[in-house]
Amino acid sequence: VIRRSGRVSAATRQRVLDSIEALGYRPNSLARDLVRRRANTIGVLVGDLANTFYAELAKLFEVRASDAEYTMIVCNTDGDPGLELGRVETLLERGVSGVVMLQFSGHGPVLDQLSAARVPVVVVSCWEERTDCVAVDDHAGMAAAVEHLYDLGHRRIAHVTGPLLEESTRASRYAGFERAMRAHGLEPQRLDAATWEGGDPGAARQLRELVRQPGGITAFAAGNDIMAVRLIDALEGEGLLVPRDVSVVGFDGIELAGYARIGLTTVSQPRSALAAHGLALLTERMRPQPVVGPPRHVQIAPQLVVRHSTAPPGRG
Amino acid sequence: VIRRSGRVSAATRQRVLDSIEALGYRPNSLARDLVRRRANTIGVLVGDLANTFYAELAKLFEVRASDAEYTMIVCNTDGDPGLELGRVETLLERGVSGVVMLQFSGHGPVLDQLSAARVPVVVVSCWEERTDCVAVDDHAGMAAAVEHLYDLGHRRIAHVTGPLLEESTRASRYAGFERAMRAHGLEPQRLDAATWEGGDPGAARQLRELVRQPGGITAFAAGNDIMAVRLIDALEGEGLLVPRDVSVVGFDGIELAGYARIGLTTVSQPRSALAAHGLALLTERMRPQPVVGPPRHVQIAPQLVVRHSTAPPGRG
DNA sequence: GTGAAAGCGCTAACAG
DNA sequence: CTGTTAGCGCTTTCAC
Repeated sequence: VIRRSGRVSAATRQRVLDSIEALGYRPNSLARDLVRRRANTIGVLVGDLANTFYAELAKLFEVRASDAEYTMIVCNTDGDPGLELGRVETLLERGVSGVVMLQFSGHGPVLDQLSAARVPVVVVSCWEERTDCVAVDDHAGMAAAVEHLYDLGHRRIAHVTGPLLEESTRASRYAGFERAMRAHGLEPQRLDAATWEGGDPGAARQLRELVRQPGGITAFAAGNDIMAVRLIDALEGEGLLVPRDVSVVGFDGIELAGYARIGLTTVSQPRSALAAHGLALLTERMRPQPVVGPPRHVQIAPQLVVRHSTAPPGRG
Repeated sequence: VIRRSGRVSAATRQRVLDSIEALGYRPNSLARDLVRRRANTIGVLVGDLANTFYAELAKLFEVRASDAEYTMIVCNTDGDPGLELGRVETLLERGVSGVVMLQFSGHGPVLDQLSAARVPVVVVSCWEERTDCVAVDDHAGMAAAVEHLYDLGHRRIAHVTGPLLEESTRASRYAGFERAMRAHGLEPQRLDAATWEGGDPGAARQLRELVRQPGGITAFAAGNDIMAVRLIDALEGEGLLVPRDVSVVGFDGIELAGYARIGLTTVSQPRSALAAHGLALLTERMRPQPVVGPPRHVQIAPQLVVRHSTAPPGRG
């Protein structure tokens, strides 16, 4: 009788409170959720929780969600659309109030299931037209990276992408890179990290040649920080020095990249802003009188953080 | 009528299957859980999800848990016993089948609540006598670190601890360090990372003096990898070179420490083994006919990974 | 084999 | 302000 709905006298209130204490009573969410047909739960889908960028985001969501009396279910999808759909199905069975996708395959049926069940969803950190979404402006971010390298004097810049990045993000970051390059009349180049990460020494050597050859690449703009750090490993494994021989810029702004030993120049995504806006968009659609209407998109400005993985090109 | 319990004819079965398809029926876990008085859910408490060591563990648990048809609720406790108790309370209201603690304050009431509700719990990655527990042998790990440094010729070795490490782990790692040092007739020293991480330049300088002074420290054994990496940052910020002037060993074996730029020598904890044994202990107690009996403890052997943050001492 | 019935612990709606 | 009542969608038990 006393669950925060005020119409009760102080005396009865106390009597009940005492009994709660005496009997060790604990309310049963299972029953409450059943009658409300909705659990006080939000589901978070993440591609790879071991990637610190997503882990940090997940943590921010957990903290905010539990402040708002929600518990957080986490599902790891490994970026697999099939798994993703399965997990969403499970979340729906569990009656989640809302779903946060920290990574989204773009697979349509996932959104169909969600909207059929009238469960709001927000996609965070990658752009998605069809739903509420909050993400960093990938174009602006890559433009800032290219601009920084251009100002240092670099003209032959390659974009590095790879399987660690999901499809839509990969595409928009490359698009941003390409546009920024062309704006300077430069020819965009693209490399796939998978080639030298396979452990094939030939591929690593090839990477070196790309830099060493006359008119070779002088700077790399990687699709994310992890790829940037691995790229530095690969380059230095081949005897090239960063930033002396070649510059590297990352994307995300993960903490590891900030340690002095690495000192990665990067385009940082403001994580708390992503989490704050993401949860705001979601809760607005979870209220008793939810906000309705077409997908809303929040674009957040990324921030270039200059450290010491970039420098003017050494050899014209 | 058809939820995996065979007493039904093939014809009816098919009829039901068709209807499921036609009506877009989705089973409702909320109702099932209510009648079973237990949700197919396991709660995971983690001190800091942004710490990649715990994020990786959480991921491993999620993958294994969802294979076993469980969904995972994640709670971040920030190492605060009050929050921890609150989250456990919430998990109990939600009727979780079991609880995994990736970090445990050691606070008794938490265990009392859990056992009163007859919800099994397993503590993973830190030692806990009172419950099922799987953890690395901290003593052996620190002993391996000390042994490695000793073999390189180090005699004045300091242990670095700090608030990033929870109480019980901190204690047992230091105990392991102390014992290993004394076994060699060496005097153990202990430093708190908090002193120089406060941003106080005086403290950083003091750290340098500890190394530079005649008969100063030649090697550090840190309580975990993050502290080790930050220590390297602090040392190198003071003009000391690792490993030329001073060696550093970490503990955990997080991925970041493996990148060439950092190359931290560390005592690695086998994460999949922790997760596998942890979930095994838990599920054995979650079965319809659960394993009963006193707390069971699994101790896992850590592995020394030698990279290039350690070398023979440079100066006496 | 199959259908009917009871009830898990709660909330909401209403009568006192 | 307080007590009573009717389900939420499922599982389990029991009669058919």
